[in-house]
Amino acid sequence: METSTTHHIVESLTKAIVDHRLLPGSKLAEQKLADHFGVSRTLVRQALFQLSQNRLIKLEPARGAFVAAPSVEEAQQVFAVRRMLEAEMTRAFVQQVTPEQITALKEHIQQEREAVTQGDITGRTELLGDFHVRMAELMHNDVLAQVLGELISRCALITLMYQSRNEAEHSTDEHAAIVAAMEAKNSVLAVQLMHEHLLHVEQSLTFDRQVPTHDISLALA
Amino acid sequence: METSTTHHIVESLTKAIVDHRLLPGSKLAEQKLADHFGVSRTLVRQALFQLSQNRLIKLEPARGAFVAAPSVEEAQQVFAVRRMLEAEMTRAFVQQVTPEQITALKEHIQQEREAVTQGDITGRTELLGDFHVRMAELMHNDVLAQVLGELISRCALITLMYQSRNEAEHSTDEHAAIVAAMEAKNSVLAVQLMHEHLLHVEQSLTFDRQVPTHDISLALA
DNA sequence: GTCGACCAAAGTGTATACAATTTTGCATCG
DNA sequence: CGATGCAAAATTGTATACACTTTGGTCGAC
Repeated sequence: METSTTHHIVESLTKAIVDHRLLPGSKLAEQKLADHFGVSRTLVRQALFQLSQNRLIKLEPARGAFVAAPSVEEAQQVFAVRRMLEAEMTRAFVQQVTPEQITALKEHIQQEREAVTQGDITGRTELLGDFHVRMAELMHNDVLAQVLGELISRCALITLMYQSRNEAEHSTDEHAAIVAAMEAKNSVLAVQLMHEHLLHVEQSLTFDRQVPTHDISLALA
Repeated sequence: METSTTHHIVESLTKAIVDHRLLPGSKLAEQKLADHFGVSRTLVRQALFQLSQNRLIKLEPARGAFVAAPSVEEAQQVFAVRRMLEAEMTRAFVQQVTPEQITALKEHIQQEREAVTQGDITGRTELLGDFHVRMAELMHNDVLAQVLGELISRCALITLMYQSRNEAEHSTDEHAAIVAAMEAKNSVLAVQLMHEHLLHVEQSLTFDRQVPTHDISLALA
C-alpha cells in the first residue's frame, strides 16, 4: 500500500495551498484534480484524505473537499501548545547539548538569513518552522519532531498569510539568540527566549489583516 | 466525503487490536476484511489508511497491512513528549483553575476507580488516558486535547500490553493527588506530581515483559 | 541434495462503472 | 415578481474489474 503517486499529488496540492494559489474555501473537485494529474479519482481521493488529516483541507460528507481556513482561535491554541512543548524541549536540549548540535543549528540559521534576504517567502516560512523541528531531531526524538512538525504545518496557512519580512528577520534573530543561550548552557535564559519568541510569532499573527474567505456565513458576519 | 461505514470498520479493528484479539504483526488482508464487514475493498482500504495514520497498523507497499508493534524506544519518546507537554499543561491549568473543573476531574477519577475494581481492562486503560485529555478539554484548548489524545492512543497497544491492575490503581491514586494539588493551587507540586506520574507509567512499561512479535529481525536480535 | 529459474496463486494498486446524493436551472404557481 | 417544486446535471460514495507485484512451490540443472 501507499504509493508515490498519491504522495506527489499531496505535495503538489500542499504547495499550492501554502503558496496561496488555492485560497481558503476553494472547492477541490475530484474529477478536475484527476484530469489535471492524469490519474483516476481513486488516487485523488487518497490524497484528499491525507490532506484532511493534515488539516490543510476540510472534507464535507457528500459535498466535497475545501481548502481549510484555520481560525485565529485555532492558531492561538496551536501556539499555546507549542509554548508548552517547546519551553520544555529547550530545557531538555540544554541538558544534553553538544557542540555539533550548536553547529547544526547555526548552519540552519544561516540558511534562514539567505532565504529572508532573497525574499523567498515560502522558503523562509518553511525554514523558520524547520528550526524548531531541527532541534527535536537533534535530540533524537523522532516523535517530538513529528508532533512539532504537525503543529507547525497545521497553521502554515495562517503563518504564511500574516508573516511579513520584518517579522521573519526578527524571528531569525531570535533563533540566533536562543542558540547562543543554549550554547552557553543557560537553560533558564534559553527557555525564556523561546517562550518569548513564540509569543512574538503569535502576536504578529493576531494583528488581524483581512483574510479572504469563501465562507459566506463568515464573510457576512 | 467521509462516511460512517469506514468509521465503523476503524472502530471495530481498533477495538480488536487494543483488546489483543489481533496480535502485533498479524496481517490484515483486504478481501478478508471486506467479506467480514460485507463491504468492498474500497472501504476497507480507507479504514486501513486511517488506522495507519493512528499508528495502529503499518502499511507496507504491495505487501499489505500489519498490526503495528510499537517499539519500546518509540514509547519512551512518546512519554518524553508527554512529560514536556503535560508538565506545562498542569502549570497552566492551575493558573486558571475553577471549582467546576476540579469537580469534573474528581468525577472522572471516580469512573476510573469503578473500572479498576470491576476489572474492566480496556475500559480502565481508556479512562486512565482520558484523564489527561479531559484536563486539556477543561482548559478549552481543543488542539491540546487532540495532540494529547493522539500521543496517548499512539501507544495504546504498549500501554495495554504492559499495564497491570496494580499499576492501574496506582495511576488513579496519582491522578487524585494531582487534582488535589491543583485544587490547592499548588502549581509547583502539581507539576512535579504530574511529571513523576508519567515517569511511573513509563517505568511500568519498560519492565520488559516478553512481547510476542511476528517481526523476524526483531525476534532474532 | 541444493540452488536457481519459472510458473501459478494470492493479494495489492489503479481505473472504471454504477448508485446515491447534492446542486442547479427551469418551469409553474401563488 | 418571487417562491416552490421538480428534473437534469454534476459530484461524491461504493463496488467491481483489471493490471501488476509479491509469494510459494515445483521442476530441472549442476
